[in-house]
Amino acid sequence: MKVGTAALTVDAAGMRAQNSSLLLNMIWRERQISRAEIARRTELSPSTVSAIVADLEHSGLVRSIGAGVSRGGRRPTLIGFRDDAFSIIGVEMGATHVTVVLTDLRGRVRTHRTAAQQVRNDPEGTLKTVRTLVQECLDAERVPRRSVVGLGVAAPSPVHPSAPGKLSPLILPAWRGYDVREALNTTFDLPVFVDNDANLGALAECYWGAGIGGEDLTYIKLATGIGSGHIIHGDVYRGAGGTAGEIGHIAVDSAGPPCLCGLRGCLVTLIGSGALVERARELMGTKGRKAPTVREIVEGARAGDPAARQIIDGLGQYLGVAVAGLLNLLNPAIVVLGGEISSVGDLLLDPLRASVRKRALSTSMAETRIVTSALGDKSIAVGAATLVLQAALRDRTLFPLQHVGKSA
Amino acid sequence: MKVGTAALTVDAAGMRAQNSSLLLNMIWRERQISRAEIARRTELSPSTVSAIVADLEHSGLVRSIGAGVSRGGRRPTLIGFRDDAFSIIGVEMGATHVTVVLTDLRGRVRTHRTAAQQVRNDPEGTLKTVRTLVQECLDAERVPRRSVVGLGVAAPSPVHPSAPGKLSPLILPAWRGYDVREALNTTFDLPVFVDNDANLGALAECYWGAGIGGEDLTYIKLATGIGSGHIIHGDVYRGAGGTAGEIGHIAVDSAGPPCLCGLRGCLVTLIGSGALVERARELMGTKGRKAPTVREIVEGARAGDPAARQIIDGLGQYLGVAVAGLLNLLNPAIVVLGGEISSVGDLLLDPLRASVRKRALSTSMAETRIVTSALGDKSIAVGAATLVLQAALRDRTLFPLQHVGKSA
DNA sequence: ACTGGTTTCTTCGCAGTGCGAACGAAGTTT
DNA sequence: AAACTTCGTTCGCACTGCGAAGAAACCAGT
Repeated sequence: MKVGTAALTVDAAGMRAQNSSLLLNMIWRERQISRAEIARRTELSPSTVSAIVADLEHSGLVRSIGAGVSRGGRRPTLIGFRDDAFSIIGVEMGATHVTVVLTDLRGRVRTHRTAAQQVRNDPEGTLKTVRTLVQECLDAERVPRRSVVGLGVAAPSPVHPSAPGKLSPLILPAWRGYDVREALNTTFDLPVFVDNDANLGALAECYWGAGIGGEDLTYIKLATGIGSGHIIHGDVYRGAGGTAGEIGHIAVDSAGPPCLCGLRGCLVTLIGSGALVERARELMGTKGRKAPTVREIVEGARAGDPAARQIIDGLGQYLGVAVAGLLNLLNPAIVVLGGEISSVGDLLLDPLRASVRKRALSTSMAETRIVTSALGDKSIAVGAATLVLQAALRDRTLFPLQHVGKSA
Repeated sequence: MKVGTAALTVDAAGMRAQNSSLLLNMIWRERQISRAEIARRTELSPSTVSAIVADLEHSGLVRSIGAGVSRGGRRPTLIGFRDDAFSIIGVEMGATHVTVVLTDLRGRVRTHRTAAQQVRNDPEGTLKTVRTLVQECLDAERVPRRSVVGLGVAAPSPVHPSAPGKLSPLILPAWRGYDVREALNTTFDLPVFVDNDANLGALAECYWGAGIGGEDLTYIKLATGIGSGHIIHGDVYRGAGGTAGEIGHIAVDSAGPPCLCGLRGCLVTLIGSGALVERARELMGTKGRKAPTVREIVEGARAGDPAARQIIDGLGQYLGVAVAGLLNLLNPAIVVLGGEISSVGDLLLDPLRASVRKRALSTSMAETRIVTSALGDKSIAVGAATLVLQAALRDRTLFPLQHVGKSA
């Protein structure tokens, strides 16, 4: 692994690697496609395509899956991607829990495990929990480690591009000195990729959710904290210091309450779960003694409770200020809202869009769709696995080479 | 030119093209470097490097420039980039003027022309002016058209990636139906590249200004309008609809004055030249009857005039709100301020930085430098030329092939 | 059923590219 | 002056993709 000004030089082998990756990606995207069709689209010669496909088939990544429909002559042999050829592990370290998923090469969850875990202040315990859950997932599906591509980790902290295992000492002081990547790499002897949770939520949306097929998208995670991640030209954009996407600390109300970060009127103090619950206690509170939950707000809003709807309205309006700024500055093709509260759908989208319309240029809005996520509660962990998938689809050598003998 | 999912396949020729471009870029960046050094850095074999350099030399882009210092053996032959091998034309269409520059391949201005021109409402006149000035520049330096790489144009409007010659009908309604790229392409029979002025200011800073060597930068142009451009991974980022960087219409004061765009409290209504001049009239106004100019504010502030300083302070504070949002969202490595008013330097940077510090996460600020531009008033036009240079350095075939006979 | 045309995929020789070893050229050091 | 180092070139080799030719498989019309 070269660092810095990687001199991306090409020799004969590199040429093959490049074309091979291109083909692999095409087969992955299309799910099934004939050699002839590949040749037409890539403008590679039929002979070359055949040679490369044979390579890929031999490595177990693709296989023939019967004949397609004729176009007036011999019927084509369809090549399909073997989604189950390898597995990937995705880990989400949340604020108070750890979720681990085992996925195939199509982002499908084959097994998953979740455990409550205080992540902020307990690095040792967290790492132990992660190790246990990962092993459980592997065991449950009887997946040998050599058929696992790698391990992706979502961390509730910015991740600096130059030290992708270390978490931010400002956000998670207790993790100072720990290197998640190294720790898990030594345990499982697998490649480990780490990134911020919102960034991975964005990646998941880009691959499996609202952003399918697109290359520019912003994901906003509405939870205890408010984070966002940008996909730019198909890649996670991390910024110079890895803190791109900290939308939660944009000041939207200079007269707002003070925030933990030392500033005033941060978005998170107004629409973070804490603020929503607090507001719910004021408006809906008399019903019960204990504090309402986000889930109750969602259910209330769905059921037509005016107080809950009012809370969602307020959320949409505040969020609109930040999203308007986002549209003007970045002009993404899609903005996806995630997090539990986003499941109210249009109840949130309507006031949000109205708020954005009042604050963003119409030209910025014209090409941007604002939607809520359709992925479930494991989307962040799946996004972590996707990070590994993305890397492997670009660099085939990341797939564990099984020097296939004759094992069918 | 393929559009859409360009299948970037590689054959033997493509391999050569890729390595050739890599070498060309290295020689361009280093200005002078030996074959041996290139081989070491690229990990290409010495024989390959020699072959490619011979190619480049034959095409006139590089040449031997004597011997370097020995490293304990034979002295290396230094290869240098021929900055004067070709010329590039850069055009800035401002609000009320047109500037044309003729540069070499190092961004140096060899000739320039400026003319007053109402651009907004007079497409015909503007195109005519551009044509005249371009021809004047070519004539002045006796540059034959075949030694010009291409023509870059900066437009005071967002430029949609899918129709790079058409200007936004919302911002410049009079230009509806005009295609700048096509118009100039037919006149001069040269490749034409069009982009937004702030984007090209950003590109200029990245190549010749504060951002040299970096790959992620945001440029903010403070003028009649407030625009910004992002360079991400070395490329202009245009967003989904070409309107990325419209920082001028971020709402920073919900109680602020109405803006032309229909919103309230837009940055531009508070710190655009118009607002600054207006404020100057209030504070400094009694001196003369006619409205003060931005230049007078700059001079006043430099001379210590408290009113002028107060204006600059206010500018810094408002701008800080937007920049803080920018840092949190994008976390660029450098923010460069351009436009006439930015020439006051620290007088603006100090209040700006203070304002940002109050509103952005310290982690976002940690890796970001905020500076003022050191490039002159032709920076936008030079940026337009740079767009052409960038394209040609990536794709050597854009350099007009002079099938060199024996002309030294 | 048969024939001609079409499409798919493979085979095989060719051309272009980068590599590595060997070599000569040019300097430095002892 | 001799030994060593570095630079750049030459030449045969291995690998890649290409193109022509051909075999296989299929469709449509008679």
